[in-house]
Amino acid sequence: MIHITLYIMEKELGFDVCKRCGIKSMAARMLNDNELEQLSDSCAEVDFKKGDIIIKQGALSSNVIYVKTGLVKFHLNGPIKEQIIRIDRAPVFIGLPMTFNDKINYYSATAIEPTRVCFIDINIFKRFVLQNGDFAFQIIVDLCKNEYSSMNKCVNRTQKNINGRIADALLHFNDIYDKKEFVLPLSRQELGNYTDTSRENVSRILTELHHDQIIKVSNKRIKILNEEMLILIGKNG
DNA sequence: GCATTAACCACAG
DNA sequence: CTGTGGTTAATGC
Repeated sequence: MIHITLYIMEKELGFDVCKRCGIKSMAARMLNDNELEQLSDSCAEVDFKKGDIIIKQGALSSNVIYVKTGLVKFHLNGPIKEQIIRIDRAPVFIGLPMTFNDKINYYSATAIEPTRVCFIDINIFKRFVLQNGDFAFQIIVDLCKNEYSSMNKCVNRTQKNINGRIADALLHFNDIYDKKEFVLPLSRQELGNYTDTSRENVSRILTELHHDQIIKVSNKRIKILNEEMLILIGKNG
């Protein structure tokens, strides 16, 4: 709250907010002072609470969104039910693949922890891509990473068994928090829909891992006791 | 056949 | 929303 007030004050006083931003994206680091000034004039910073929808599938979008801090889930309404595609921690862009060719969001993004983002006007963003090759290159790097991880997720989802998928998910959270012990930001239902299985299976496998002393589970608090084993399960199921 | 896996259903906290 | 148990369908040995 204080941050936002400060931010607005700075903006009204004409301070160069983006230039002084400490969590610039790799792409934004390629912008010169003049471009950063333009960016400051065309972006807005917003805080989201856990559970707040940042963008909604189907809605019109005229922004690229840069997540500065927090955790975001990307989800899509499938033919039968909604599916969680990815869970990413900041820093990450939302909306890159769609804003370039389409005006409509083809997925939703929701904050699953307190999250701070910048909305960036799509026109200025496009102008940077056309003007500044280094900027464009960094955006492409980002898109490539995303594509690769999507492909990877796709084969893992199809070929690994449930144990492996859930082990991988736990390792992913281990990665996100960079801690052996963390609080799951998802319900069992959501974790199931992230790992392509039912909430029942998630429950069962978590207690199984608990009994095997590989993790410690108490409600949403998870502690990884045997990471090697978890990696092994992730690999072999 | 028999065992394993995972989905589905139901019911209790 | 969770945890658990029972049932069932599919698949592999």
